[in-house]
Amino acid sequence: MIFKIEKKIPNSLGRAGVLQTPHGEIKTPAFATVGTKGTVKALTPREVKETGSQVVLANTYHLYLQPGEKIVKKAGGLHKFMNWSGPIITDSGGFQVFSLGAAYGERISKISKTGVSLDEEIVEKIEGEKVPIRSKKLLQAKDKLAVIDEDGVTFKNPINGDKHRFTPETSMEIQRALGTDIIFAFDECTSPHADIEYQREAMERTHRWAERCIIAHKNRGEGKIKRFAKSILRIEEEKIQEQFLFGIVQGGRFEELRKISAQKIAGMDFQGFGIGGSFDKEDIDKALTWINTILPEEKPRHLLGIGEPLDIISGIENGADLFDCVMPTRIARNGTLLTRFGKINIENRKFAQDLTPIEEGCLCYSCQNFTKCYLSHLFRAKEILACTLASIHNLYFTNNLFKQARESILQGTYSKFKEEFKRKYKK
RNA sequence: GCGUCGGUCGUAUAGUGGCAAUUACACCACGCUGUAAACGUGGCGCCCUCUGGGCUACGGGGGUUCGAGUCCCUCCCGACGCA
Repeated sequence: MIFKIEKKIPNSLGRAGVLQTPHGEIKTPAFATVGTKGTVKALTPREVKETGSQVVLANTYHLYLQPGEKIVKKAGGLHKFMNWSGPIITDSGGFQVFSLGAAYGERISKISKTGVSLDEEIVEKIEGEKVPIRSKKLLQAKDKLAVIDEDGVTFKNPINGDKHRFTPETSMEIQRALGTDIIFAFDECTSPHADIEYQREAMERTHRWAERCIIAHKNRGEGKIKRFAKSILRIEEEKIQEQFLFGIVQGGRFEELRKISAQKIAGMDFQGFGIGGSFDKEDIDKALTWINTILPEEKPRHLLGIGEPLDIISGIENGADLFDCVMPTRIARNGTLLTRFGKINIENRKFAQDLTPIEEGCLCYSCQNFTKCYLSHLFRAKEILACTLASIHNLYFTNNLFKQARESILQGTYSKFKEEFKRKYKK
């Protein structure tokens, strides 16, 4: 048993627990700080730790391209390579099927926007004209950097155009070489604009890939080491086996598909689950309800790529244990800071002479030692420290949000905590 | 004093008869949800009934022209050269 539930939120799917990994425990609900290329941008591991991060999420595809998993393995695995001694999760490369595929060259997010109909949103300007995405797809499909077939995905390296092939098996092999604690099955993250027929097709393919990931994961090391050698190397083998494989539920924004997918993935031999794909902004919590009433309660669930404060609050309530998101660190580097009253853009004129900390009462290093005025100056001067201090604050804020949520679950006061947060936090 | 070149949005630039006028930076605002991201988008003379219209503008003044940042005259300013 890798996951222990400590307490549940009454009348909901939410819970607080502890997830045991080979590199220590994760107190859930928890945020996995994103360090795609084996580094949380702008921060040293020590700083990451000081923001309260328990676990880091890196990316298989990026590390495979650069520096290559073989080098990471030679360096002693990703933990040693990046000097992060806590747990590490790797995404399988499945998100890049979307970001370099359907999303490439479009201005779309995996979250479709509230109050905007699908048709409206997908109409964008091309060469000064408004063209629906349908015709755009035809125009640009050949230029995408990810092309999917039944067996896997062919990627073009965005840096130099090199072609690379990912299959469920290669993703498993690379993640094994990276030596991370939790690995994800290779899946296809679909576009929120895909219709139900395509979502179904992609979902079914993802299910077939999930089966192949399980087989590849079980057979890891097979074929390379002969039977007699294996018995000699038994200890090594056992070490390798301490890597948890999570399957990913897909199905986009369609209830029918989400339920089918949850059922299907729940029935496979995974140690935990990822909830992936695209969502309607308004319906994330609904989708989680469809899924999490089906997924077995005793296994951990990771809501992939979600990290807006309000989404975290409802995600926790709806039974997600782990989250990860580039948002806190990305918007930090772009000058947006999280506060309990909402986001602020530190580059706005009004902060240039503001001698108060980012957030009164915040205990992060940045708030304890610097003013908005100084942060504003750093951003305007394009100083590298701007990214660091802003990232520290946003990560601290996010981790602290999880910490407070967890404590309130343990104390049985989650709904009060939620209401209070939602009352203050303005989008 | 003579000669040459030059004076265009905060700065630096493009523009040699149809121009509210290029580009960059700066400035202003917004966006970013399993990282193509220290990035991207929009705005940046004034006004309005704002998928459009009006006014004022390329050192000052005058002129040629249907039309001038662009051509001519003159003045002012700057750089360089010669006295």
